[in-house]
Amino acid sequence: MARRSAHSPEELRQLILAAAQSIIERDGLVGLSAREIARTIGYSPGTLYNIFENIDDVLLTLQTQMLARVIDVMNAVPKTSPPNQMIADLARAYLDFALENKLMWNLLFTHQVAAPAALVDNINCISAIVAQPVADMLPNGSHSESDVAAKALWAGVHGVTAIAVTDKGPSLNPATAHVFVNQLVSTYTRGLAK
Amino acid sequence: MARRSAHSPEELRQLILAAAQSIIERDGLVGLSAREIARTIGYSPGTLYNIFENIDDVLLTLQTQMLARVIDVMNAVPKTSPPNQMIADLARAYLDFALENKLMWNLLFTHQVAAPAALVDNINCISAIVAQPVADMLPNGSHSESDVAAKALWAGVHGVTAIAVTDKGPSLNPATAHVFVNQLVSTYTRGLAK
DNA sequence: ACCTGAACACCGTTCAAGT
DNA sequence: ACCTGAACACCGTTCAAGT
Repeated sequence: MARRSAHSPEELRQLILAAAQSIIERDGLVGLSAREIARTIGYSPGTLYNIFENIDDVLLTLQTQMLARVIDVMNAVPKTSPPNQMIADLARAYLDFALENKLMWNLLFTHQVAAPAALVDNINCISAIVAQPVADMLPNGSHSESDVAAKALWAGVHGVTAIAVTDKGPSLNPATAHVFVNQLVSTYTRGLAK
Repeated sequence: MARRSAHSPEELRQLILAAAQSIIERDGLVGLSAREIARTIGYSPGTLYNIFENIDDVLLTLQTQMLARVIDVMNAVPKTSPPNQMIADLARAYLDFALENKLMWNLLFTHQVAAPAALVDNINCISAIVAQPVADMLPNGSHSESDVAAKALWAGVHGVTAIAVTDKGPSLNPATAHVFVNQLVSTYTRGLAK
């Protein structure tokens, strides 16, 4: 046995992550297993455990990558628009990313073991992006007021997104999600502007 | 073998559901298995399959019970307050229920297989409860406008609740969730009132 | 040093056979 | 009629033993 292929640890890492992602996109979380990953990449099950702690560690890594990508997308939104427009653009970017990566996005929130800490860090990081335009709309507000206002709004956008992504509703679903996000964001920002 | 105990099918059903719930409350979803339920109630694994389709069916039944209970709690909110107060009360009832049943509530959204259809039905049913006070705030709005307004708001409240329930954040967590829900609801209703 | 693969302790689900 | 429990086809994870 041994040294069947000549992959560096880093290559193996990428092979494992790519295999895991493609299994999830094909069969969902149900189809994912350490043994199936091993079969896909042509290594024995034990190899996985040389690179990752366990299967949850693989999942956590995939989730962390997703979070980093959505934050990139949001940081790419132009910062020169008026605050309420910028908030709408950020919400749209968040929603669109989730809809383009439905299965992987679902994974972020359906699998609880490792995600929540990273999830909430993510929400915090994202709400920090949103906090600036929100603060611009509240010229007399304190930092902590605009922070709460941004987090509440973003948790709300997250709620609409999370429901839309499951794609089972007659009313709030991927095709209509932007209507609900716009409704939430525009009504909320109108309320902020008093 | 056979007829080890003298439980009617309905009694067995309740035994199974109670066992499943207590396992989840003790060990989380991770600890739940058909075999563990069988051990808990002192029957063989096969017995479960005389009563339920499979383990997801058990879970779905538990989830459906949760949804029915939260809808009861919301229907118990007094309907005589002014619309914005009533909306705030409904949001509080929803949040409090989730916080009092954290583990089971989490279950509703971490397990995707069977839940989403019931989940979204639930969101629809719940948003129907909210739609009345929302319509009262939009005297000139059409039925479909207040429907969208109610669903968007409730998906938002759901988002805050869902994040709070995971209890991992430095800022939005069970102890502070009501602040964020109040912020979301009061700002949104202020926006509705223009 | 790296990888294997057998081993251990589990799963969900089915279904022939018992009472 | 009801329930069993062995059987099947899987899991995650570990670790002694090979190259």
